[in-house]
Amino acid sequence: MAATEILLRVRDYDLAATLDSGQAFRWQKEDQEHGRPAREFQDHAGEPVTPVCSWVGVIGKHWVRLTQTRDGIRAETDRPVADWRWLHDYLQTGAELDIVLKTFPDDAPMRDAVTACRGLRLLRQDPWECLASFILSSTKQIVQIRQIVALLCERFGEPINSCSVEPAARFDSATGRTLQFAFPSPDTVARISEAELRACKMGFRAPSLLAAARGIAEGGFDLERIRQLPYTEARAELMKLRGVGGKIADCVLLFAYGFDGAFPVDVWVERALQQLYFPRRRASDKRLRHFAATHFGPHAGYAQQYLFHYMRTKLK
DNA sequence: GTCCAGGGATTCA
DNA sequence: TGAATCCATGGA
Repeated sequence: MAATEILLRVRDYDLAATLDSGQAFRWQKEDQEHGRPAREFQDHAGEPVTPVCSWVGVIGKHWVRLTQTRDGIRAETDRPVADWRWLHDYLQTGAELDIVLKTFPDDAPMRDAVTACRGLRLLRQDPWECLASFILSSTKQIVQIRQIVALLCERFGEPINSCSVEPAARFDSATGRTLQFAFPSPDTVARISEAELRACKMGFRAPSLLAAARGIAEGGFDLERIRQLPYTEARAELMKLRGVGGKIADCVLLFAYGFDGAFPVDVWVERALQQLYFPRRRASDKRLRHFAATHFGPHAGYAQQYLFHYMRTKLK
């Protein structure tokens, strides 16, 4: 039955941690976006209750608002939806977190990270959007990646109707952001000039994005084929693209294709590994990579996401 | 191994 | 408040 709202019953799902852990770059906390103070609630005894946390974003061509509730996640869309599989798939509501967590190494740093970030999940994103976003991520901070992606979507993405913002507020000039546009397809990006892309503040990353879009649009590069390949070959294939090294390839394999063994090592994860596992002596880059590849088990990528988020939000 | 490529956000003085 | 540093890096 078609509806514009649904409750996804899921336990152990921390929506905020998941959407704000640097996997995806198009989610916005709703209150922040409108400049309203965060909604505070009190129970009957006057005790503060965790504020209702809503996130607004775009998945494919769907505008979505997600809200963490006691029973799971409430999802609202701007038009009736008959089949919600795209949302379950994106949020990976069917993933068995308990089983994944049990495969993590039983050491103090990992236990701390899991305790601190319980409910953090890996998303399953669209390969093109994920690849493009991470090409744009190189030596950028997460805030800036969000800005670049927002500009790209706003200027070149297909408009999406939204029930969250009045027409007059389609463009928020204070933040320069809006969430009412789909991510532009490879065909669309392939036809944008390098100058126009640079105008989205992507700098030297523009030619790489353009080359990837053209490769895909012209059929020379097949994103669907990656899915069929074993990890090592898939990684090598992605790395044929300009601007895609091992780190970015691993991000795409983990966040879009579900290769749980992929373990992206960026400055944060490197810092986490160094501090948590080699506190006394400086470990070489090579040693850290070898450790990462052998220590964390079959869901190493999941473990990596816990360490990354733990490091970024709890330790610094 | 070294150096370079945007530029905004954040930190520091 | 102005300067310095940092950044989910890869390529020449």
